Amino acid sequence: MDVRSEILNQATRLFAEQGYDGTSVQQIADAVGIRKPSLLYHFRSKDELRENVLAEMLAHWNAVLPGLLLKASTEERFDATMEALTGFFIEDPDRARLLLRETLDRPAHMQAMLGEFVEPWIQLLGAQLERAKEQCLVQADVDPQAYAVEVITMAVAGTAVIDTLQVILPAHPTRGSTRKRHARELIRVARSSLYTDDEGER
Amino acid sequence: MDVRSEILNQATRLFAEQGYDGTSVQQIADAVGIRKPSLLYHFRSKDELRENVLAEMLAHWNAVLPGLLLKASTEERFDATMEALTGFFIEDPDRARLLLRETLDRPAHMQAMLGEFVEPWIQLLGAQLERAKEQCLVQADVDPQAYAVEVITMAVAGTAVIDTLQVILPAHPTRGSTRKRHARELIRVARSSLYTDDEGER
DNA sequence: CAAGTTGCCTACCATTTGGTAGATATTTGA
DNA sequence: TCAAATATCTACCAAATGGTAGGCAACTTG
Repeated sequence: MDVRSEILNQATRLFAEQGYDGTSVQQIADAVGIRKPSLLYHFRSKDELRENVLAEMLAHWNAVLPGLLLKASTEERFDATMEALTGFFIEDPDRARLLLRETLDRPAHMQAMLGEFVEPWIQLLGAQLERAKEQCLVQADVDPQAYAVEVITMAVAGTAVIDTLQVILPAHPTRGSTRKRHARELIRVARSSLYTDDEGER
Repeated sequence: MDVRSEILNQATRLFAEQGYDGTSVQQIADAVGIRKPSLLYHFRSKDELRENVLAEMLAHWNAVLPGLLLKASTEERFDATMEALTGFFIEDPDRARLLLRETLDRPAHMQAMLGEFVEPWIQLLGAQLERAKEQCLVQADVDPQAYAVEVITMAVAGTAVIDTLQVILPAHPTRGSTRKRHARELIRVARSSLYTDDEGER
């Protein structure tokens, strides 16, 4: 099964870089070092390959997300959660690019996935934040769901395009690499636009 | 020249919806209601069409941006500027989708464009914010360039995918439509993560 | 050992792709 | 008015696309 996972690796890379329509089965086969029909022996169609690439990333995500969000709601450590969230994408920006491309290319499919996997967590977080608002721990004019969407957008889209943005956001002697600057500012913006005090932990 | 601009309209729409590689010349010609060679009479190749679509949007942008940013640096009205920035994309989300797709599909080309058109403004804004920091009007730990990148990312990417995210961010009786909620929260996050006081004007 | 299964191959195939040639009609301007 | 420019068409084309048919080794397993 080594070839199969190598196909998945190369397909993931190429789909993320060039998009689904911009990548041919031939190209993936070349990258793996096999002939096209050999690839189509492992995955019956290009579309089945796409689904498997996506499923693989979703599996990673589902293995990490619950613990991540439980940490957020029980231990209530904001910074650690944000760092894990951004870390998941920054560690491998192809994940972010893939997710973003899928959202643009197959909005209906992505809506279904969001409804199933993300929406319940957003509701949970929303309720959590509403309670925190009543205790005046969180700013009064926060729209919890909208806030979550903005932060996730920053994390996913920001990471997807971060290498391209290095022209605007070059490495800095004290502020670190482009990716570091992005990750740190993302967390700072998320924290400081949420809490009433300046601490970021409660 | 009516056909030419109708080709540009349809191409813009289809490129934004399906991407460059996901859209065939035939499909654009069908949408306009002409034969393929007629289209290729107006634009010598698919790539030339793409360049023109992009140039058209950039022209819009360049006509609006300077006034927008001057307003920000001279009148220093933060909210008005942010509303104009988000408004430009929300008014026609295809602009955001097109920009995002171009960034993903042709990073080198986008880098060149960013260096020419965006980078100088970011530097200007950066200097402005550094001065404001010294006056303690802006939070001390802000990374100005990184901040600008995060806000722009939220505006562009958020708008590009907003219709897909309505599952997570449905219309709300008091908070308004999905787009409204996105636009308002984006501005709130941007303001409250920047200034030291809660006003947002200085 | 024989029989099936697995994995990869060569050789195809129909369709679609971006693009060209060149005829034909319509508009324009000297 | 008549020639040139403009605009659209039909009829192609070579290349690439996703996918199939079927052969051929190398393993596994009764």
